[in-house]
Amino acid sequence: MPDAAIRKLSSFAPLSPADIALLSSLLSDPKMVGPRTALSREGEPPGEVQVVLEGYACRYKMVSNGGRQIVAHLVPGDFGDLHGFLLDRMDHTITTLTTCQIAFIAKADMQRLFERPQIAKALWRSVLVSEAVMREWLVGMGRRTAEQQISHLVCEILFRLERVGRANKHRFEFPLTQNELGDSLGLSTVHVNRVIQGLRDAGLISWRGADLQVLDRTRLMALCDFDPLYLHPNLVEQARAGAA
Amino acid sequence: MPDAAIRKLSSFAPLSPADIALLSSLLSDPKMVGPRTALSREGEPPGEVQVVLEGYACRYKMVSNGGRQIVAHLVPGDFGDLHGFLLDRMDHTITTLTTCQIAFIAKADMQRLFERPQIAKALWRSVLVSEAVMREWLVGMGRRTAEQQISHLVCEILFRLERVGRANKHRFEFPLTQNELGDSLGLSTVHVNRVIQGLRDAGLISWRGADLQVLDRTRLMALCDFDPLYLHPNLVEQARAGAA
DNA sequence: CGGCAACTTGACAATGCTCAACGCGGGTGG
DNA sequence: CCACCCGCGTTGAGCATTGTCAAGTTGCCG
Repeated sequence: MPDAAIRKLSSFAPLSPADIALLSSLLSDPKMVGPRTALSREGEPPGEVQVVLEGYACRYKMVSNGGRQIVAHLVPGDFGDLHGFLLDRMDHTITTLTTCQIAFIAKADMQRLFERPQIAKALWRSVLVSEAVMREWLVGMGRRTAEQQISHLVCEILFRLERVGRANKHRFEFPLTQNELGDSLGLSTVHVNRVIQGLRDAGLISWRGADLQVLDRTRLMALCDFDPLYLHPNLVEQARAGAA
Repeated sequence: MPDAAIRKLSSFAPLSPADIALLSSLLSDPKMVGPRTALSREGEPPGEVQVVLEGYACRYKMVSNGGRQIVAHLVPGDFGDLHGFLLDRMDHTITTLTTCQIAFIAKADMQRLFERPQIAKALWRSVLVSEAVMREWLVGMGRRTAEQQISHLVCEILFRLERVGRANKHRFEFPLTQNELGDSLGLSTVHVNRVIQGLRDAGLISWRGADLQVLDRTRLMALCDFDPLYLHPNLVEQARAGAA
């Protein structure tokens, strides 16, 4: 099911049937990867480009005191490392969180993708949007409360999954551990736990296991001042209005 | 003096004399811009690409409670917005901090730059390194103490300025306000002040006005666990060893 | 049934924030 | 030329959000 990646890229630039066929062929042989498996390690030269087709993965860095900071989440449709394609060594580690379906694209095949103008445009736009996501994380860690940060991340993932057709109404798969959530936001597990309980008590979300539901999207977005503009949702004007 | 930008790009990919001539011509007519002047505003369509040739600028976002979060600093050699070149609207604001010399490059001229493979490679690499810088900021805000964060930022700027020939030994221009420093790191001005005094008392730095000296680089780097790998300093093998 | 990982709860500590006031210095208008 | 003013830096006191440590519970999987 390469559809998440193709949906994602199609939302960044209109792709021709030939573009889509090329992408499909390069994504057609994904591998199953178990949970908590490193795909690429800090300090090592990058290998093939990984594309997450199913499951959750993340980028992180360790700090000397033993702490971990997750700096990005990868959901279906996301590319692991366009970085590796141009840089010498990884400056962070990429790992799966859950069991994932990952397609691996060799550098030569990446060249073929970048030779197609619309695919190249979509890929670079996706890089720029992932930068925008990082900027938003910086804003959260610097200037938002723990409650707002957690709410903001929930909104972010909701919007990103909707973009690739992986959210059902206000419900989506959110398989993070409270510990991983803390490592993402710079919070302790204990504090994450207490804040989550607050959000549940406030009737904003329900979260059991990997099943997360946003019960009151409007209030949740208001709470954390969520403005989806930074995800650049409307880069491709939906000419396909009215399609089933 | 387009040399900062050319030095920067040359450190990311080897440029031919023709490449450098093209860059020089596009950077040859910079404009003086006063301090605290917006170059590009959140929500607006991006305009020309700004290149900082002299002075400090930054990207920031505001939050609803009135707080500001600076998400990146632009020093001589940095490009304001390759983003604008591909995206529809700015998701953050760019402003000068000090008086700056800024070159403006029209989109059509950016096209010409991207048509040159080595320039394109250098530009994209610089984008990826700026992402790495953001990741490091996330690590700092999430997992480092205020003292480490401030030290880390000082080290980052030192290394970045060295790369473009703007640092003299351990001394460089650092014209930020303590308030701006706090807005960069998610700290209050008061706390920044106290931490800075600690760093001074510890004999690590001297900072008066815009003049910052790193008095003990080794200890400063050790304090904040600074590893310059993430800046990808050695992408171009220095074949010019021994040059004066 | 046992074990382990994730979640939960409580008590306490601390890093960093807020509010408030004051000094210092440079720029500007009278 | 002097005085004022405003921005920046500095200091103090009290407070709050969040972290740490420790222990207990739950639930799934073997």
